[in-house]
Amino acid sequence: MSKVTIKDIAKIAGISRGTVDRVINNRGNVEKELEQKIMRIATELGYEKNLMASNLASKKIFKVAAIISDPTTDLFWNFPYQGIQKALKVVKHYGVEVEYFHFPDYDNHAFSIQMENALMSNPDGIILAPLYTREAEMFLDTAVSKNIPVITINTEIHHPGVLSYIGQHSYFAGYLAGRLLHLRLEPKDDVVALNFGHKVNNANHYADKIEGIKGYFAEHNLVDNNVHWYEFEDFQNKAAIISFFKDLQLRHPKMKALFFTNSRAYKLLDLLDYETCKALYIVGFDMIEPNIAHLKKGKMDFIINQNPLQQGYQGLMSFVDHSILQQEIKSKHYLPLDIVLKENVDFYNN
Amino acid sequence: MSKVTIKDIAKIAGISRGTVDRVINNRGNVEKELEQKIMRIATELGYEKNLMASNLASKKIFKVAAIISDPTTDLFWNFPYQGIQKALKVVKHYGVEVEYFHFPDYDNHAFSIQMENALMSNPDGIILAPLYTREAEMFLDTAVSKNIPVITINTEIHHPGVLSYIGQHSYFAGYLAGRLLHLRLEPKDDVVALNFGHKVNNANHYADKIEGIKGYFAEHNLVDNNVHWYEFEDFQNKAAIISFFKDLQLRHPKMKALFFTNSRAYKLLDLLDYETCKALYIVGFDMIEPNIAHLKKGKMDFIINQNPLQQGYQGLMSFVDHSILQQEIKSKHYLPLDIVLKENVDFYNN
DNA sequence: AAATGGAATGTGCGCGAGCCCAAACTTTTG
DNA sequence: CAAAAGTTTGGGCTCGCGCACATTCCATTT
Repeated sequence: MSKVTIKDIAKIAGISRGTVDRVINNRGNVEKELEQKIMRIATELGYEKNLMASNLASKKIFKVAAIISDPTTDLFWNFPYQGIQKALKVVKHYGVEVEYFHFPDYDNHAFSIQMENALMSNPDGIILAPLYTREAEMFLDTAVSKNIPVITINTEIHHPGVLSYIGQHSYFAGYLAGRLLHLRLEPKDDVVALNFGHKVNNANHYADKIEGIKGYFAEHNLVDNNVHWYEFEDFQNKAAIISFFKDLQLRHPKMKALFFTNSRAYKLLDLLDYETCKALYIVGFDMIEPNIAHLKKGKMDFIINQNPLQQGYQGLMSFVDHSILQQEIKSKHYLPLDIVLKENVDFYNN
Repeated sequence: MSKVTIKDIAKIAGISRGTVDRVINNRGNVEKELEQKIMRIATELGYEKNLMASNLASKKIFKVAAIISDPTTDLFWNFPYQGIQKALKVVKHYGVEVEYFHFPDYDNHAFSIQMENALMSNPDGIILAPLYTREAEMFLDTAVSKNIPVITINTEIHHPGVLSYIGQHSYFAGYLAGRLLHLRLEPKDDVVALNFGHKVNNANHYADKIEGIKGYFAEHNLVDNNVHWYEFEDFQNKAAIISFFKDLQLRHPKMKALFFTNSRAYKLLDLLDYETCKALYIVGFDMIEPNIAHLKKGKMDFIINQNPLQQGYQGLMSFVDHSILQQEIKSKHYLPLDIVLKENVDFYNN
């Protein structure tokens, strides 16, 4: 904690506090030479603004808009939400406030509307889960023009308006899944990859994961192990799921492993008995309750955890680093891909 | 961010700020009835102290003494150090300062001395890596008497003076290792568990890990797989390590897996060629550089990561939660036991 | 040379709480 | 009963900075 104040600088420079203030916060109206002199003195003395005093005086509120999926429509989103709340406890004293703009995860229109609403709230920063690529990109264009820092979480999209991305690396998530499948796969065993999701969701990280698996298989010459990919939209309909699965069994008699591209493994596993599951080798994502239950019962073998709580926590912390503490932040912050099995699952609950 | 101030309370109570201040910070010298009235009003209004203003006025410094092993004597300790530094960046504006009391990890005497020194610095809180149980317990007794909150990391000891423990659960770390070994072990294969460490280090978490492995093997009826445990102190002596290993090979012809109880797997692997390693199934702890290198080369199969960075980060954050934000903190915070292999190792570097 | 105006610089107040001393009030003491 | 001592309460000053307004300076213009 440096104890240099603007008064110290003013005294040394032989001028008043006001001018130093103008320089420090570059409010202009200061002679160039003086400005440089003051800056020099400030850096020489190692001046650091006293955040407490600054915030107290200005009463500045940093409004953060969090545009994330509604935790009630998809359990998964409870984690990022909790992460943001956890970070908030620490940083709210810096004047940070968070307003949530939730949307049902299957509704791209609501997504767009909430992005609009978020912008209208005139935030100082945005935490965005860009589930719909096209809509998000349009939004980012205007965010850029308004000079609002946007931090994306969970889903990576490539757009210059993104200040920082925090989340998994989709390709390597699939690659890791490939590795885990490889642990048990025999030659000629087939893998079926399932994407239980809404077509309207045009994000392509599901495809990236599949690519990751295939990449792993190719690199390790698992040429006899085919990977079949299916998308299935009607995952709320139990009867439909069952007949879909029966069909899979018929179509792929050598099916030995199931890979789920997202957190919805439980939608199928809920409907299968223990023996059927045990005969398969099952890998999926995300530690939501129903998946954990299947893991513990032994119906599921591996869960790959993408640290969703950390996505929220880091998301808000990165905003603080950037906009309040003025620190450099990484443009890509790939979170660890945790391998979770029955024996360590309990330690991932915090 | 509540906007109720001490002035608001004073106005409603019909008295002056000074008295409210006395009540809020219970400095005494206030009539009981008035005190209760003020407290009632404060809670009714949901008063929350403005940390920025409080800190600015009091200029209180929260001194934290971090008693951890010297990163230069054991690479591992660089992680908790970095974690503390990372947390410090965020909370230093609350007036938090950290002073380090390092000790060589093999020197229990230096450990005791540094604990003494830490106490003499009159800290407001202590982050302690209690590598030596007996010495740490004596220290905790006096810390308790001085009413200084102590947060332990990395090594769990059971003492009422510990406010919170942050780190792994040793037994389940071993249990998890058992699971990982099980993935590849054939019946009759033997496991050799190695503890490369200093005898003087009387912490018993190494033993806990071995118990964990044995526990897993017992629960899964792996009666044909023996686990042999060796302690080896002379691990800085390459020749000694080699002859020790040769001896192991002779003594245990069915040795198929090596388990290291700590981060020193590399001390042996450095000296073995690729084929020898590949013929064995090798599990160890901690993502220090030399271990990572062996993992990437394929000489090591699994690393169990105990989140040492998080130990430091959470350690300091917990102090802040407890002593500054006045929040309840958990007395046990078991960190995840990450399963790290070649395919996900790169995402654990932050 | 005086007046004008814009740029550059100085200064006072306030943010909310901590802290100290003065003031008011109460009780004890000689 | 007055003085002294103790208890309780009031309010001013301060922390470092932001901000609005006042003041000074200097170059034009008339």
